[in-house]
Amino acid sequence: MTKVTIRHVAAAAGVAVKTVSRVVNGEPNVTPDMRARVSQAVERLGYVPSMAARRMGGSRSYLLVALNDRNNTINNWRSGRGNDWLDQMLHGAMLACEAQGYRLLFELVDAASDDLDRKVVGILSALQPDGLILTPPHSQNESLIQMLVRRDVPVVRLGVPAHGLGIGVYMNEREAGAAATRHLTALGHQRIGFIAGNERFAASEARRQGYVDALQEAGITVDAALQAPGDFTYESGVTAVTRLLSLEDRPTALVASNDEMALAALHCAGRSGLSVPADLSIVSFDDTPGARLSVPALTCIRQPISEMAASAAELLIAASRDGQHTPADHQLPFRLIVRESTTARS
Amino acid sequence: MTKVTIRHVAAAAGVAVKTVSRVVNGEPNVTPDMRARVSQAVERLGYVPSMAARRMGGSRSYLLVALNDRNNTINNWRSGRGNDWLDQMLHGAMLACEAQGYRLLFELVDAASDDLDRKVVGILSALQPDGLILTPPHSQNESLIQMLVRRDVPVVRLGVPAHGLGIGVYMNEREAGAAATRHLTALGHQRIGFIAGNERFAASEARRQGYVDALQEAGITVDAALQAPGDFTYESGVTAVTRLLSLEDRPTALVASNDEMALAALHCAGRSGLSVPADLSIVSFDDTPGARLSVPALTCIRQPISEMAASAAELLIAASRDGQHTPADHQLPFRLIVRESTTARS
DNA sequence: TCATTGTTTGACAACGTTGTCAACAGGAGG
DNA sequence: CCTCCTGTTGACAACGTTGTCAAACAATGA
Repeated sequence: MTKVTIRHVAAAAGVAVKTVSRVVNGEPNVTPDMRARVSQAVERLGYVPSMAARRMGGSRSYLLVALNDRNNTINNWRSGRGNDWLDQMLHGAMLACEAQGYRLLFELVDAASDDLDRKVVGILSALQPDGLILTPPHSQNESLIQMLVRRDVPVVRLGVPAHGLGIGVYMNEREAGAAATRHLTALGHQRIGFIAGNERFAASEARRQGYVDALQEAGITVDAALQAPGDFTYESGVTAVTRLLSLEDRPTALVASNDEMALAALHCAGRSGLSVPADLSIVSFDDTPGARLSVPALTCIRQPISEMAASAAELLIAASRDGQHTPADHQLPFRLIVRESTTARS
Repeated sequence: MTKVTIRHVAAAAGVAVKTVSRVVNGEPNVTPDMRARVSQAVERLGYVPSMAARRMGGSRSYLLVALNDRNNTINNWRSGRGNDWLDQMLHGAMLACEAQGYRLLFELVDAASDDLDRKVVGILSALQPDGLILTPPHSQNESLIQMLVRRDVPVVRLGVPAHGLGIGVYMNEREAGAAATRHLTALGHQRIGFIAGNERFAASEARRQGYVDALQEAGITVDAALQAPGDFTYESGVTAVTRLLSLEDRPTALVASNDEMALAALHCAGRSGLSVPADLSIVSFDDTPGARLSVPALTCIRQPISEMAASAAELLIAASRDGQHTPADHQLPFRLIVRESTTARS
């Protein structure tokens, strides 16, 4: 009925509140007897400590904040682009938090805002989180991160290496670009097109470099005409693929920097009378639901978003527990998932 | 650098802390002079009140919690099913919260858990939110909601009418089912199949009833053989549509209870040599990205998830501000979005 | 035996805010 | 002029927890 506080538990167990606190937080120097007695009272009364009071009394807030770009996500769903990030982050990071008694709060802030720093500082003082998870493009904002590091806020940067500023959790985008391309060269393709991603994201250029790496490895001359710009949107995919398919020596395979542009390619190819994968093989990035449910299902590189988010949460929790956060980089493995959109060159 | 508290602002403005509190919270009975003086100090110091301290001192926590089913969402993305709920809720509810200085915290709890009540009570005592937003299937859990209402927690139930227990924010599923079906009867279809949703969700039966309503309106005999069970998964869609298409007098149109089963229908039709929409029209529910990016793009009923979530947040904030929460029902309009998967019967 | 060390427990202040109530000023009504 | 009311401001306790420090006690070594 009425709220049960640490004092109720203390009274019920006949001990001091501090002792209850010790037991609840698993602190050392408590006799097994005492621990059992208190645990029993906690259990019986269904006591759960108040986050707010913990933040007030102690030094930890048991809260992590995930900073997402508002525009990026909003535009995504408005325009029908499926963005897995939020869903997957929720699961990855949230489950990791829950396991340690932490909570995860999502915040949407406009990466293009001119008073971004101010807004973030506002979030910091309102929430006083024990750590911050930054998603792209925030995770690449060096000046923002410098500010956070100066303020001694543990920060994980998702999707990019940190290079000494904060903690980076990412996959090797360049290697992934190479892996996608290698899959095609191994299938005998020689003319391989590339649809680039939005330059605002560092991963875009890295993927392109990987594409070039793999071509050179295979001894294929890199043809600038086969590289078309894009910005991760369906429309830009249409533009890019239209250009690539109209080349006189048209590509027999395509690497698209994300699923959405790959879907655009798939549809355009169909409209041009080309069959996928018989006439055109397609590899993409992200492994979103749309890519899995398309016909043919897309061969793609899966970015371990949920795993990255889980690592991020764990790293931040460890950092706040130990009271120290040393810069570090954690590279997670990606996976090439071969489905139906790629085949050997005919 | 160092944290700025209400005391710093009070000192800077040369007033009592309570006065700063009044200004920050827009309370009445403050002279314009005073208000200006304090506001200026707040601005200059970049003061933002601490959520935790607010919860401690005052009666409000400025926090709402959205309760989602863990399994539902997890399975969705693992299996490649796109679930728009989280994304859309985030945007709808979060923006509404932000506008009023509130925060929204997502919690994932297993709806099938046997100590669901206990877990929810734990969340309540840890977070002490000003309100709870329940998504399906939690929003249909009458015993859970009774418990919450008894505890005087303002509750919004998403997707279902509340019938006096909490606040319901939903669309008229039955009418939506009818609208989807009417679209097909208006196009001249007589043999219209129906793929049902998971019975665990009340909306499933409502949609089916709407389908029946529309058929009767059009004077078409309702044929039980045309109604196939399903559970919102791709696989169940395959089973259902296989059965429906193998009928001797096969349907010329289909109403699928969600996009994913509709995609299954689309793919199976293609494999059977049927072209959509020429040989088979398809209408679905949800308007997920996958439905928008498929070929042909699906005609479907759009559930106003983001709007419902925004309403939910606003209702809860109003309730906590006014300190009273009367049961109520708010019905939001749905939309039939006509795309390429439906056409007149040939 | 006594001093020393370490282990267990508790008392109490502190965290940053709001709710409550009192003090004070100025204006209206007698 | 005095009283009463109303509008404005401030002093102070309270919220539920943890950090700090001291007290009590047990174990160790001389």
